[in-house]
Amino acid sequence: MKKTGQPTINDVARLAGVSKKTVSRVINQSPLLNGETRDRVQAVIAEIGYIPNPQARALALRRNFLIALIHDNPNAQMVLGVQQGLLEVLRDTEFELLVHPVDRGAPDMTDEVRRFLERQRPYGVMLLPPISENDALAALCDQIGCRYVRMGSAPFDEAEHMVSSNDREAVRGAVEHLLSAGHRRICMIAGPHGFRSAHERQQGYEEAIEVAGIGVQRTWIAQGDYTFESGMRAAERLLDLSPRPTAIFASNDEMAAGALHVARQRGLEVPDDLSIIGFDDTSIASHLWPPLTTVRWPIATMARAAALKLVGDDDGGEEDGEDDLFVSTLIRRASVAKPAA
Amino acid sequence: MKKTGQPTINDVARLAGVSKKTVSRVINQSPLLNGETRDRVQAVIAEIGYIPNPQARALALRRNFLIALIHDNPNAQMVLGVQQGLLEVLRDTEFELLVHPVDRGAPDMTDEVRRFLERQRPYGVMLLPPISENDALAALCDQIGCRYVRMGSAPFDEAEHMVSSNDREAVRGAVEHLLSAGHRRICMIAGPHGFRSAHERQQGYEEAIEVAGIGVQRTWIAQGDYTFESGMRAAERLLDLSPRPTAIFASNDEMAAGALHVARQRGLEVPDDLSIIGFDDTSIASHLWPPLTTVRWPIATMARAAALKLVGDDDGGEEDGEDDLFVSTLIRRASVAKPAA
DNA sequence: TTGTATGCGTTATCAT
DNA sequence: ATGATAACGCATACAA
Repeated sequence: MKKTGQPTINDVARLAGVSKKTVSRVINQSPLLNGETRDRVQAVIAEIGYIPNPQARALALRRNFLIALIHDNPNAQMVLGVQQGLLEVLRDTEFELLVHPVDRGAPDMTDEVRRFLERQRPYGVMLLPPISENDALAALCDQIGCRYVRMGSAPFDEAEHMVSSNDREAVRGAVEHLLSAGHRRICMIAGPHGFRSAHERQQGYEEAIEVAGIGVQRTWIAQGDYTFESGMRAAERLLDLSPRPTAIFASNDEMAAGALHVARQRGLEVPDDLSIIGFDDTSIASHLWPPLTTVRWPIATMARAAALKLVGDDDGGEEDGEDDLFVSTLIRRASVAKPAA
Repeated sequence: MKKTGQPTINDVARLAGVSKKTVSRVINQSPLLNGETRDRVQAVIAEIGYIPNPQARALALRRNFLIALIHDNPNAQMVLGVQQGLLEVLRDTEFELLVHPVDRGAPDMTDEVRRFLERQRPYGVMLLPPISENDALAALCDQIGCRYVRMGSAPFDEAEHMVSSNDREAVRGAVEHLLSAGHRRICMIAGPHGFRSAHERQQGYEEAIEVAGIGVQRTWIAQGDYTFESGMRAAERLLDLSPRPTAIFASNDEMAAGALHVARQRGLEVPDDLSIIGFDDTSIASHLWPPLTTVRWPIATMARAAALKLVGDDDGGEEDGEDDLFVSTLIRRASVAKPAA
């Protein structure tokens, strides 16, 4: 208890009349311990307000009590939603959240992540899409020996390493909603190439279009990169089509907002002249005018589940498997109507 | 180089034929060092890819190489903007970013932060508004012995601990813009009580109104809490006024978006029936329809400056002082027009 | 300018 | 069930 003023394990040991190892056992909840001595030690701990030093533990265990959020995500709302979900779970634990963005375009991205993991040795790692789809990164975590959970639009790893949603079905449902409103010329603003989420969502769109007996038209699909601006550009191409589409499904809310913006610029009324559906249900969706019909992606819920897998006592297995698949549902607001006759 | 596979300072010392202390001096850039031996050590370091173990350093130095972002901020865009600015600077350093939200409503908030600081012992702390205005927290950082920088809407600490903007003047400019467009009945949606930013911005509004020879009317000011929904509620009260205001200045973009939403619901045209100005220039501002005239708050720039203060070599002083005050400027878009005759 | 001994606070090993 | 002693990897005090 000298310089820093913080009580150490030695103080506890001395005051409780035991060795530091015994105190260590109490802290780490070792099973082989006399109940009485444990109580005595815990009493001392509570009395002097002893808190184990994380740095010392990290050195001895070669493992930090940190959860790392590694991502390269273009969507601000999503990153924040994930952070909130994670932090909700971490709040009452000994873990803290480390945020580590990466550049998926960089050729040495994997090496950079390796250096990061070797240096920080986090207890667990949360991988966000799109880099969550990178198997090399998952292998890296395994190799370093830290837990990891990947977040994705479809399950592509074992249950203990995965929280995923059913994007394909959700999009199919959204497009069917458009179909049943009477739309036929339904275009899509797809996500960027190489994103699993983009692929799944496009599949859902194409399935619905096929089932409806409408052939999938290449020209009806414009690609964006999940940003507002790319949504604008894609919408411009789509609205130049003749005949004009009566509805657009966008792979995320940002791009849907861009499409809405372009429609406005062109004097089109939404939803009367053009119906729009987005994906994510980030806050922008309900703040837009008209409020955007969209697919709710349970981001924070998924992040909470991921955090539980990361810091949970159970080493995987158990009765997970049920709640690993999170269903996205259609939120009907005001951006969809019957097509103009 | 045993179990973990990572080379240690001992490996470097052995291979370079020097003591660990010499290696340590090289790492910490000790000035008193023979150039030749330094080069030799550095060659070995580069060759075997040695990286100092942060956990061991943290234990020995009683200080972690982490920058902590402590906040309780309702504005998602702002939090993310700050993170981006911080991370840009931290990217090429040995520092990592720890995100630690707190609950400013909790009675034991200060204690919680103290425990956090005592446990993690971060190298530096970034305090966001509104809790950046809490002097007790700043004192805490000092006491623990870690650097801190407070972000605020006006300078309320020494330069080395502060990055601030000129909210009051900026708002005065925004309101003058409305005035010069011919508006007289200009209402305000203020920020929550107890926020320095809310206070500064309201002062700016009131000054401009006074100077214009219009008395400040209490009923013209509705309070929100920086959220979209509170902006809606405030706008409803304001638009119920008779005669109706021709312009509204909102203390942030979120609330401005809420006001725009309400105007739409009531069938009012913006800007023809109602002009609106926001504050922040978060992405929502340009994505709205019509694009929102707003005051640009240089969040990321301020965060970068803060990060530099936190990890910079210079211990304050020097030629700072100039770039600590960040000017907010009016971004003119399409939500302002002359009032209807 | 460089090396030696010791400390940082915890966990692991191997006794007892 | 508990304890003495040695890691863990680096930094500091003090010598040389």
